[in-house]
Amino acid sequence: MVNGTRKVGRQAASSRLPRYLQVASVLRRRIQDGIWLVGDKIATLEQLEGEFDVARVTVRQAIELLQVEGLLKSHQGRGTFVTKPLKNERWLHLATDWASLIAPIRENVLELLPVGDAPAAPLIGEGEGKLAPSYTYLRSVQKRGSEPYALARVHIAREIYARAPKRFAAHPALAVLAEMKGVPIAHAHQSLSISAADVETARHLDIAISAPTAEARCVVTDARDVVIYLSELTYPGDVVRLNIELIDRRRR
Amino acid sequence: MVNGTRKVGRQAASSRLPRYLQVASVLRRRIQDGIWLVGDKIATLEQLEGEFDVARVTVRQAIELLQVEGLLKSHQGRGTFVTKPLKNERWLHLATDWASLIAPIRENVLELLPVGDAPAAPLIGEGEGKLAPSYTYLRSVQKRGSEPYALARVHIAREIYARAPKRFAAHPALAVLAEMKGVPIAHAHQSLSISAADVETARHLDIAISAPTAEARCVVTDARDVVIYLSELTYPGDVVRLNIELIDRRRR
DNA sequence: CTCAATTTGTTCGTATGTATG
DNA sequence: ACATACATACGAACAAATTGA
Repeated sequence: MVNGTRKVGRQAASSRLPRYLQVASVLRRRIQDGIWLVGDKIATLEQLEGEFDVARVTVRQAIELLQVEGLLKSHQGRGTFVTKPLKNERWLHLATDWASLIAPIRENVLELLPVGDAPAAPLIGEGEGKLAPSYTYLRSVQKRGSEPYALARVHIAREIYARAPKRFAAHPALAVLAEMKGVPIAHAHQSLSISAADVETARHLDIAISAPTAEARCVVTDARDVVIYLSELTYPGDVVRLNIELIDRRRR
Repeated sequence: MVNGTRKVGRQAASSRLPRYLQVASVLRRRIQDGIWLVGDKIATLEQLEGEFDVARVTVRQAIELLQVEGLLKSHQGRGTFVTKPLKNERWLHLATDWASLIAPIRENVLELLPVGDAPAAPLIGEGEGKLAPSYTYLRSVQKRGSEPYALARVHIAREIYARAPKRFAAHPALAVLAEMKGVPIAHAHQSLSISAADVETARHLDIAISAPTAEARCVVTDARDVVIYLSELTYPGDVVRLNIELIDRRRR
């Protein structure tokens, strides 16, 4: 039996994943969890062969992958060592209040996308508010510098949009909205869920198809409980980070 | 070019997934998202070929996978139809304050996992607190009923753990901690990031490898700023939902 | 210094999986 | 379905570097 049914995963898809990728993902996780720290010598090829029940060459393939990622370095005769901790630096801290949501997006560059079939009206959930008579629908890629970091699909109540169509085309809608006089915002909430990139999202954000993404849905209503803004932003998952203070009784 | 570098994603690992698995996961998501409902005819092979830029056989392989899962059924000359819904109703609303974090997890069932190589100490970030002298490391699958919904890796300061080892083995550590007398909690924060399931996570949570996941890291410190609890919970991404009130000036 | 044990590096042949056109 | 090309995986043998007795 060369590559048979030795390991039968519960999910058909799982068992089809190449062995060396499976091994690599376990090793990566051990580094991330701190089981092997930077400078540590990891288990020998022989040990890993035994543990995962794979051939030597397969273990080497996995290790090679992590060497390319810069996490490991092998030395003939000595062993394989951890060279880099597994940390993500370029976090996009997702806001949990209005001010810190607006502040960082002010200078974002916005690249409008052609709108194919625009939905007539946004899909509104229970208790999110009442629909305005009509909406303008915009799609855009939001960029920081030249890096795309979010794909936006935005509905703006037409009446609001009409007040400053040019600004809405050049700046993130939320920033424009926040600066607008005479638009009393009664309620704004955001909900975050997790999904996977479809073909179009993948292309715009330059990530792999079915790579993890974060979907942020933001709904803003005015004093009459009419939804004046509704956006769905898709971020590459590996960039999103959200901090939540649960308790803070410390002296500062 | 047979299987070359046509698509260079930001995530090396994802793009190395066999194409037919990538295609399958996109189709699966469309069913889950309700883009194709039960009874609907999905896009033709020709359309899918074009969309994903793969050969016909590759699309067929993806569809075959979903036929085995019972989601699709192909009929020669008619098309391929959705036969089973894949709706997600079981949202897990992630807590944004201490009380609502503790409340729902009280009755969770906990299935301890064997700890192979435990990290000597938890990896602590800048400003998260000081390390206790030693920690107990636990791994578990948290369940609601028989459904696994999170994979937990928990460090508890040994001194704290020693006070109620049996309770820590049977209940979620945070719940035990919250009920403990004489443990003054000065600071608790949680951070959420998004990742993809590795082999082990996929197995424990019964999801596909590299399916989106949410990683919640929770750090609890005592009055002397010593980290007494640190956990990393991995949730299936499609279950996590987080609501954030940005502004609320409504009358209730 | 030498020797043996340990550990990674390299190569071969073979079989099966993935993907194209 | 077929021919083709490349990727994955096995097992085994041997080479080269390092370490410590």
